[in-house]
Amino acid sequence: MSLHLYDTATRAQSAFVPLREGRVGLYVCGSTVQGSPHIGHLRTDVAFDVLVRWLRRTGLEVTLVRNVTDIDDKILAKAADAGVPWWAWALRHEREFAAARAALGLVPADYEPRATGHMTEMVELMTRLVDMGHAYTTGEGDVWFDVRSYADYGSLTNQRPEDIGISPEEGSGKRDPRDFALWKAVKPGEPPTASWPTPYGRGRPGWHLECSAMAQRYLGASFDLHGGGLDLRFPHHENEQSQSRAAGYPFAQRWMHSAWVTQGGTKMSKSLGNSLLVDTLLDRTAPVVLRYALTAVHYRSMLEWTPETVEEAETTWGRLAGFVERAGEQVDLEGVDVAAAELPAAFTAAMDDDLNVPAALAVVHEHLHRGNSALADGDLGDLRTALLAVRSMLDALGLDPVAWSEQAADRRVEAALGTLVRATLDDRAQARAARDWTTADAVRDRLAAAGLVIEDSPTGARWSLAAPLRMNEEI
RNA sequence: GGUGGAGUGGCCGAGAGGCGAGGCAGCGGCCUGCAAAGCCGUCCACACGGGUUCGAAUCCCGUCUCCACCUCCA
Repeated sequence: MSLHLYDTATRAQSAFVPLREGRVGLYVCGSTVQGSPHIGHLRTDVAFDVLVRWLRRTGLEVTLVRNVTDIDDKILAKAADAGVPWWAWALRHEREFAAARAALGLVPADYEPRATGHMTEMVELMTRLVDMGHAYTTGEGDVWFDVRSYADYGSLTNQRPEDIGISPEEGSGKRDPRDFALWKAVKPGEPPTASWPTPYGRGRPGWHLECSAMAQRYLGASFDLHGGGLDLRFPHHENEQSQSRAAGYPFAQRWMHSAWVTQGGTKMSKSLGNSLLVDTLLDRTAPVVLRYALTAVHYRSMLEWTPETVEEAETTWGRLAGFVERAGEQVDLEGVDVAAAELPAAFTAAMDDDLNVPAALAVVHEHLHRGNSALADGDLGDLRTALLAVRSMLDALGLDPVAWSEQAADRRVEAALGTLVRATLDDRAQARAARDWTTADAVRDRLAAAGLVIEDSPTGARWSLAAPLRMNEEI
């Protein structure tokens, strides 16, 4: 079984064969940096992060391109409302997205092209389309893609062009209501910095044109995979594909779309307030727990976001991380590269099956279970095997607890706190040795009140930080 | 109207003709001074109605319900 991936265009799963042996070009639609990132944005990012990690784990060399749309109507409008330059508004939010992605441990994109930095490529593509008769200008700087000039329009989303019902806009000058903007003429009152010259007049690019031009710039006229959120299928991706192919470029060979985060069964909307903003969530939940929650569902399934979603992720993550910590005290994996360790066949099979992470996690749990038993039996050989398997599988998902604990902790604070707790626990051990349970329990209660969990074991007491605030606890 | 998707145990969530996925919660037990953690056991589900089959959650026909895209959207 080799890697099989679902393709939106064919609505079927098939073996993934890169265009160039051993190499993969992947373009993922990034963010329009008009506002702060929410959990839905990260869901898509995590889905494709898992894909990239898996492609690399299977030995492929991946080039990941994730664009930044840093000029569009909403950016201009919101910046104007806030009284700041549009480019300052865009950069501020671009950085928020970057910080959120870094917090969740996403592998960095190889290229993160900004739309504003690729006007030349866009104008070239647009000009080519006009010259070929696939686009036309209506004067003033508006340039439209001529849908009727491209027979395959609708092929990505399996729609017949005549079924696509778009209400006509008055005064746009479009030949067909379905024609979409390649370039939008500058309008009165817009900042002069927000338009660029073209042979057809000043203006700014349409969203679709940006991705086509930037994908081609970094990945070539044809590349392997194009990804994004499910809602981008139409019109964005349909339009991208149409304009690129109409211009004579084969473009993406396969399209992958991740499902969204829902609340109450429906798609999250921006009017729901800031409770799902990444910053808000990270105030209450460890980044790795958020990542776990986003990773644990299949990327094509809706993820219903409730307080329980986070709680369960917290519990389950605690179980995984707890085992890795306890096992790590018994067996030494120093010098072992978990990222290169052989993965259990069942795990690989699950991942190769269109990134079936839930099934892959079931394999992780089997090995976790085996490891816990080995830990209880003191069987260090089995324990080592299980620990290595668990860590290497989690590593493949970007969830190796050792890597996360090293990243998360402030070593100096941890060392200072550890020394204090250790001293307290030594006192408690003396009380316990004297069978003074009252004192022992009081110490444990005091530490619990401070947010520490104490567990007694045959080899002594262990301590850890309690889970952060629960989602359903009112602050 | 067109297109795509979904309905699985208390909850989350894989699977897609027969071998009791997995997780969370609950319950019983072991261990423990008590806990916690862990382990053992328990909880045998597939929207509804028909049909095909030795056998259906899985295939076929029909019905119902829900969601999304078709305007900006991860």
